[in-house]
Amino acid sequence: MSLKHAIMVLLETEAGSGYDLLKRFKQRLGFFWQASHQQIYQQLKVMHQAGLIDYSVDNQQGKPDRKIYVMTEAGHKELISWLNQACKPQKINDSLLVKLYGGHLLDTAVLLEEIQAHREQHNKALSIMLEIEQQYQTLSDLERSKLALPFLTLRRGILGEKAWLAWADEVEIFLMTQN
Amino acid sequence: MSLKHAIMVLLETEAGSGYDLLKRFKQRLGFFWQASHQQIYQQLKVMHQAGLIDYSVDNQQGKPDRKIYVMTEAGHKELISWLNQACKPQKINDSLLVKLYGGHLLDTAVLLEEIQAHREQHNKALSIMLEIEQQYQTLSDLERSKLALPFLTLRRGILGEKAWLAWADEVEIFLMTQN
DNA sequence: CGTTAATATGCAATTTTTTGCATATTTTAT
DNA sequence: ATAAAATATGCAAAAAATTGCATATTAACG
Repeated sequence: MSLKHAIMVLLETEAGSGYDLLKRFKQRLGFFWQASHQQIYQQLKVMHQAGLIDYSVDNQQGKPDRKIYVMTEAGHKELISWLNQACKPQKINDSLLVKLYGGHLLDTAVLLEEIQAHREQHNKALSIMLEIEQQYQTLSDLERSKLALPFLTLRRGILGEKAWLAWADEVEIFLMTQN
Repeated sequence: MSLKHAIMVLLETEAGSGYDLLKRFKQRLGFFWQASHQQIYQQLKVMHQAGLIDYSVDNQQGKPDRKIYVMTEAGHKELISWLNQACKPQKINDSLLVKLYGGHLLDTAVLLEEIQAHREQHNKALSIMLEIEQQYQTLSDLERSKLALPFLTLRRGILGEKAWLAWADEVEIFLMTQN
């Protein structure tokens, strides 16, 4: 289980509340790690119980209390240890491909619609990533070198999405010449 | 949840035991749907309770009994209905990218080793897929048209793996010019 | 001014997945 | 011949993720 470790990677550089972490997940790891707010709040609770993180309560007037989490020494050690272990192979479960595999049970038009809907999502994701890439290129050498590793994860997203879209072209060509 | 539906896609064309299904998963859906034998046996049990599938016992001498599962009418309907619904977006959790994102906490050499180990896996996967693609090309028109949709899922695998490897080149170049 | 949407936090029940165990046969290697 | 590995089936406990609910504030819209 590495939601724990993803949270720690985000907390390591900066303390924050559950909601802060949710936002960081969406903004920074969104393309390769998805976590719901329930998952995050729950995980923070058990990580605190396990002594990996600590929190201080930010008592805001009127508003509900915010727990600002920080890494503990034990958490840091655990993170470093995880980073040094080989990670288990990524589990892939892609229902679109299951559907395509069983597509003979289905109307070609329905299949085509589904692919096109997915294409929109992938197109959108790609254009966001390309924009971030552009912004990165305008940074100073120093800034760029600080962000070099996150930038490489972005590159993965970009190459992955381009490959997906190239595949979708093949699928659409096939499905449209099928009637 | 679509393990259920993946099983049904496999059972729809041919009845089989839990182990048969495990093998089909590995051989046919392995690149985009991963399921353990425990998951499959368990799922078959609940699907039977739900009336989606039925089984006959193949009483083998000495060997443990085999339950040969077949789709029921209700199962078929459920499958068709699922196929016609838009599938929820694929959940991605890629710990390698989390690790790379937090790679500043880590020795470059360790990171490089990890990437290279993954590269081997991806290389292997790609070469298996390319071989299957070659075999497909030698089939008759009729056979090819029957397998057209599974072939498209294979194409997804091939394009995806090529993109992964191209990305790994970028990462390795960066990491090796880093010392 | 009131409604709706977005921000922000969290609990509890259910579902799903993972891990660890248990068992028995057949095939392969030494 | 014997040991080890692969084949084949399954249960049960634990861990993790999902779903549904609950609440309260702030911002935006008409």
